[in-house]
Amino acid sequence: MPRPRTPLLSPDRIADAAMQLVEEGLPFGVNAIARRLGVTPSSLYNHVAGRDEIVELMRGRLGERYMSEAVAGTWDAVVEATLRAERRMYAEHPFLIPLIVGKTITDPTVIASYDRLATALVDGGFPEDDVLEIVAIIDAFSIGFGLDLASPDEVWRPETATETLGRLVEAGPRGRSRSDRAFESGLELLLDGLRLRLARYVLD
Amino acid sequence: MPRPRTPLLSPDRIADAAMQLVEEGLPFGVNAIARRLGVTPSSLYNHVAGRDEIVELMRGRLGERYMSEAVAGTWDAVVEATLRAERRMYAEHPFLIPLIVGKTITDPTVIASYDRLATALVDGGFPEDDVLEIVAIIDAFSIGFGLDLASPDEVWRPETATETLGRLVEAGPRGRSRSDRAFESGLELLLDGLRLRLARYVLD
DNA sequence: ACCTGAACACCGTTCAAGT
DNA sequence: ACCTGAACACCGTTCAAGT
Repeated sequence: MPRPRTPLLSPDRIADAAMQLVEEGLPFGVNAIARRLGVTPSSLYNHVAGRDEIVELMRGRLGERYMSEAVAGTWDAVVEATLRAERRMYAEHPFLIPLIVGKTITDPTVIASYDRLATALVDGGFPEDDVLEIVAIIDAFSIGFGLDLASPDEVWRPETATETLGRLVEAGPRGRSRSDRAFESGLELLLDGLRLRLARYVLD
Repeated sequence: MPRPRTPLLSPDRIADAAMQLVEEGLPFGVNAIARRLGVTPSSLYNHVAGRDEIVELMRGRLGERYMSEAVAGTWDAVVEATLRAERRMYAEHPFLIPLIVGKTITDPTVIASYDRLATALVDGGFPEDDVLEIVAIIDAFSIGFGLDLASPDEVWRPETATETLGRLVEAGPRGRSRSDRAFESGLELLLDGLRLRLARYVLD
């Protein structure tokens, strides 16, 4: 069945199938996508450069779904809204985290979101030279907590005696609620740290 | 050459070879390890359960090398030392990050390091109920920056026009030096945030 | 007990051939 | 322009056979 008059595939359909797989927690890959679409793996290469590009398409999907809302307000409102949006994105698609982490970001929607963040920080009074650093910190924070979310229920499993950790792990919350509390707490910490830094700039 | 009278392999030798590969930035895998050891891939299965166990052996190696030193001093000195040690570990083994991230931590040396952290925070005056949260925040930071380090030289590549981000990316440092600066900056931010929080506890 | 070699079920990617 | 099918160079893992 070569060359159907109406194409079976498109980057969009490929991305759809990839998202479906990932949302169902199934193994993701070129072959799996082709199977789901009832097509040969090599067919995909007429529409897409390869596996990496498919991942990039998925990142784009998520970006549009979660990161496309512009937030107005003070710099700290923008920081908070961006982090919360990213948090929701990771929380609802934990399997995607290992796929997109550590790859160059080119997707326009995601870039636009980081751009709004950078602009808000500059407008808020942070020196231009420091803003990219701060964006990187926010990013590290967000990815760190994203991975925390994707982690197993038990992050630490002490098998030898401990002085403090074992007791705290016993007493504390686990799983999703543990991760949520840590995120809220970390967000507050980050914002406090940034406010303090801004105040210091003003002093100098 | 079956059954040499003195074994060619051992878990230790396998871990050594795996570490070498990873340190040279070469692709890591059962086959690559076997090649380096001048042996057939199937031979490894006489000593090791498979790929995952090899990764666990490597985590143990790193824990011993980087996280085994006890640090005395105030809580913030312990936080800083722990984060710097972890940073060095990730910096010198960036390819390991994607391998070990998101797995339950059981290695005794690594557990001991987190235990010292938790103890220092409790001793420093943080309420017990909050300490595990703070440890999780520190962990998220550390992993986030570890991944930042493992990221490509270009983290953001804007292909459409931006208001601020593109300009900052142009002007700012790249690669390792960008990542180092962001880490230093983030460390300061984290410590400031924690000190502020401690001060607030005392006020209440 | 320990290594080999063949075999299996996968990957991602390329490319000539067909319409 | 778009799909197939064969081919390639990889994975990780299992297992019978050899000493």
